[in-house]
Amino acid sequence: MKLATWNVNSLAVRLPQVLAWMSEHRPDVLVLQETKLTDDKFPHAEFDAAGWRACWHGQKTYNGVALLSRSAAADVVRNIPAHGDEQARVIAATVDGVRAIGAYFPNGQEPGSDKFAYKMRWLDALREWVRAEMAAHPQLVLMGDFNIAPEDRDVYDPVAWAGQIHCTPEERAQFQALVGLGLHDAFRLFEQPPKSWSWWDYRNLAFRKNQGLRIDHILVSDPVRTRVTACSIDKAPRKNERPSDHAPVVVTLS
DNA sequence: ATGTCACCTGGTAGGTGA
Repeated sequence: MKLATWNVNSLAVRLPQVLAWMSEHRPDVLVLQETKLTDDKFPHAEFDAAGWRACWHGQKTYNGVALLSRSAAADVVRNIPAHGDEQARVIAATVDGVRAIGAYFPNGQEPGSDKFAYKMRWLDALREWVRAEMAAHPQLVLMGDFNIAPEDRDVYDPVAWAGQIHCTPEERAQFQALVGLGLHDAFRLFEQPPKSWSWWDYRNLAFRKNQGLRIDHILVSDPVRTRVTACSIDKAPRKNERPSDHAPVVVTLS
């Protein structure tokens, strides 16, 4: 079984790339972030024609998430229950016995800002909900754009980024609190090439210079961890014409 | 190099967010 996450930075722009990538890699589950589409604009017919099931949760202009799967998705949840939020950031479903949660974590903009405070509150709510989801669904995968670089080795220039957004101690503590629920960073279960990133700024020729951050993650529960056989970042789509600024992350289960 | 990309409003550019 293969699960993947990809921040596509506008599904309206990236739909052809998403369809091509799915056709090539045949994931069982793919979660998308930053679809930037209201629900009435979601291209479900295109996915259906290509043989994929889809559920989605969007809004105007910003955010928006979707979950694509080959087999049926059950018990679909949109956003964090009991956490009032106008921003469409979460979609969860059970596919082939695995509880898959796709999330677009708040960016946070700048430490000390209102958006940073929102990010912290959102992370608190997410953690408590994921705790309950894990109790109900031992086979659980939490994946998406976390907007957190967990360690200095996930940052191309940790000195320059020290204390900056995605790298603050508060955000890293939140990441560790999620891990503390009994989750594992699937990417770090394996030896990986140094300077592995999942996001490169559009500016400054960052991709060409490999100046990026690893902020897209796949966390797996203990029962899933025993099944994980591989996890990698697929840089290939970042080389496309008109690429997303993020690359997909993929985990393979036995 | 505050250097790009995507979206919006409302206009043939400027603002916001990432």
